[in-house]
Amino acid sequence: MPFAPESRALYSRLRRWFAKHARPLPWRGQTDPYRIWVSEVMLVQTTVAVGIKRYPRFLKRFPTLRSLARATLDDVMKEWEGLGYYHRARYLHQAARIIQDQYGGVFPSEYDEIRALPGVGDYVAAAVSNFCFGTRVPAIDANVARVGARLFGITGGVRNGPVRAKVYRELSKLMTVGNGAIWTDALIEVGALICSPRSPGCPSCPLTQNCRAFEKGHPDKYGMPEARTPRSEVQVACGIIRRGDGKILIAQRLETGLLPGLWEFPGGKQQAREALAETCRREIEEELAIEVRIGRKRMVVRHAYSHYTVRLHVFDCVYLSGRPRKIGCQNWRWVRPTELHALAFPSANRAIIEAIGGIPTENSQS
DNA sequence: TAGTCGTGGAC
DNA sequence: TGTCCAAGACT
Repeated sequence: MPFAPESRALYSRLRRWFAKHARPLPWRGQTDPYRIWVSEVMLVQTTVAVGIKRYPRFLKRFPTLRSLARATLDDVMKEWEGLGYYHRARYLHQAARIIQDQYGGVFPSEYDEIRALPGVGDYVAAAVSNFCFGTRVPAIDANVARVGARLFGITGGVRNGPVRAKVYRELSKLMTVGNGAIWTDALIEVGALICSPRSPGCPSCPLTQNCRAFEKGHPDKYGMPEARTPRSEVQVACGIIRRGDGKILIAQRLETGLLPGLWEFPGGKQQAREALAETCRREIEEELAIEVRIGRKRMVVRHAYSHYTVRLHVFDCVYLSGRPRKIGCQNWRWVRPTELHALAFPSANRAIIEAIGGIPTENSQS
């Protein structure tokens, strides 16, 4: 155990710092695996500020594993609306049913069982195991990867597999003492509050005396992500399709790909040398096999996704003929504007819903 | 391995 | 306004 003395001192400083500076967060200090699991999945690539708002609401809607397992997927998607990365909600629902069916409703306690649940990767499995089942497994999220790379003086982009493997190895050596939950929580908190990507606050960091990057004088030269590929812009057209009784036609997206299972105003991407009104007409025909007359452009919505940005050109349309068919969508529905609030829509559609007199969903607004 | 998958907050 | 990024997982 060559690292034990150093580990103990480091852990001790970390634990004391955490006890004094940790933010009070709604999921902090809990040990119910269902609640911890929900928090970890919700916080994947999601800011703490958003989590603080949405986590309590999710638990109020689905207080227990059983309630989540018994819910319809549509209800879960509605609750997840605005959080993004919607496959997380689908996996959450799936996994709840697996635990209900295969584990008698009792959350599995072995790391390998937790890791095998859909939507649970190395990080979430380690975190749940440490917070709820007393283990000491390095849980490497973006914070811990950055803190670890600096602490151990590991060069290279932190999203890089080999770099993360080194952090894992070194952290395993340190985590032979102390409490795994505190290790995990405290390392993440150091990354969030002190060891930030751009300007690490070394003077107030509990790890400074052990930090190789600090020792070398350039902490910000370590633990940085590799550059991201630039985003392109795509033109999209969609239609507010009305018929005589005032109802509007909406479609439910396919279960795979972008925004799986969410509802939307029918439309799609512009092709080369195509007028946007024609894009709108063509996409609606291809998706639903109906004919519409394209009216005036109602609005343009700009929206940024992970890998590209879109300009969404919204046209007023009049329904002409044909019974809608599920060709490029998994479902469709004629609804009154006041019914839209019950269904999950992408955030980019919020302005459209508001414009046509639907009740705007209050998700993620400040 | 590298691309895909959203969104809002911070600056 | 633009850019970066967050308690990653999956294919």
